[in-house]
Amino acid sequence: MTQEMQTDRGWRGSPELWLDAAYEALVEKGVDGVKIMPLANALQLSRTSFYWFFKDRRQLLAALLNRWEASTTGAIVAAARDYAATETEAMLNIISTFLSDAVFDTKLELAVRAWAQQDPAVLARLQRADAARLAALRKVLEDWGHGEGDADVRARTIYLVQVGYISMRVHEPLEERLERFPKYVEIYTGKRPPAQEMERFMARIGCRSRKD
Amino acid sequence: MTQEMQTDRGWRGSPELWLDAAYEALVEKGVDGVKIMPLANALQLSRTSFYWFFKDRRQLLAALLNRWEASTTGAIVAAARDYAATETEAMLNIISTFLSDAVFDTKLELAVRAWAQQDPAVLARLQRADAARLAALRKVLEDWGHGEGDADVRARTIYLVQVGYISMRVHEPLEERLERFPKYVEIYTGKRPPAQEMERFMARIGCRSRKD
DNA sequence: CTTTTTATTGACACAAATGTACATTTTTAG
DNA sequence: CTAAAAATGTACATTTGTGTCAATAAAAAG
Repeated sequence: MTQEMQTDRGWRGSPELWLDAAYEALVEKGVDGVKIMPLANALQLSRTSFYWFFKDRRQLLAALLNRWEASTTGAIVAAARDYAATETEAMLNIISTFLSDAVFDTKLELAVRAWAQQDPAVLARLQRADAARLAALRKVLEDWGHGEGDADVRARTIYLVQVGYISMRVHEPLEERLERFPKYVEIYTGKRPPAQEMERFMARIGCRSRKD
Repeated sequence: MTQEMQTDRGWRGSPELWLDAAYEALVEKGVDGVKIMPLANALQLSRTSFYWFFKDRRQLLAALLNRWEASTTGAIVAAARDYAATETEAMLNIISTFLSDAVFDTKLELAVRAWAQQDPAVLARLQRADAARLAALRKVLEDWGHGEGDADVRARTIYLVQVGYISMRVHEPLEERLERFPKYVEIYTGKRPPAQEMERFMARIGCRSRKD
């Protein structure tokens, strides 16, 4: 009886270890910074040991891309499916996705966007992801009564603003960003979210209102 | 009497030649793709000849960054200063800047944004540019009567949508993109641009209306 | 405690870059 | 036509990376 899934294998290396290191490199130095030799140094392992887990550098990059796909597009599509009592609430659900790095990995997204500029295959995959995310947003708006053309432009606005935020690497304090939220929602949907709804939203992302 | 400024110097190389080649490489392969040896091959010049015009690779990259600064931020700031009879026209003036690659070099902008991810100095410079561009937009909106907070969020929306567009490398036909314009302007300003104004705008960017 | 599987390593063999020093060629100017 | 300047090229010396192979070490299984 073969006993599998032992998390603590007495060995130093593992595919995950190399992948994690590759992730760090990708995010900090771009694809061209993902090199076996530096990773090996960082991990205090012999460079050649890498080739036990991965065929070559290309395979490592492919694995990185899969990790990205899993930790970005899925999050948005799920948020767009979440229950909401009102249109403004539905919108808050979606925007908040981008706010939590635990849900949507913005650093990875940014790195992959940069990567796409030098690799046509990555670009193609990224553009498929963009299309899927936009479609999800458009559907929410249509479900809440916006006409086809209107839903399309509004979905684009919402998504493009988020992509813009990510690209700009805005690092303003969460509070500051939240202050702008009601106005964004108003611009996106044409309706201002009621104070009560904002409260509920703030609570959900674990940011109690100021008087605590 | 020393005669200067002879455009046709019998030599093969020149700083501009190397810079142009570097530009191509930056745009197509990212900063890490800007390497002397490949550039030399492309130019059919000896690699070491480069060092006559530039001290080293760093200096070439610095020159590239100056070219970027000249061909992006300036364009937006100028457009924000352009005369406009109405708010919607002012907005069209600005958005159209991003439309013409002759005015705003989106490919270079995209490459520099990617570069900023791996170089803190570039990031700092980029963020100064972002701030300057945003301030210009905000001022236009305030001049047209939007309150401080409202102008700020609207300026951000406009700018972020453009940054988003650039990041997404949307390559839809110009016509398709123009169709969405009135709706964007409406979302940005709260007002729909009159048909007559759209006509004028179309004419200005050299895209006659459909019945020609 | 031995065998087998799994992981690690050092030694090769290359390839692609950077930058320096010095010799050589081409232009240009007198 | 010649000398100076401007540009180009060749030959190092060095660094950093890739990937393969065979030897070895460590853990797991029996």
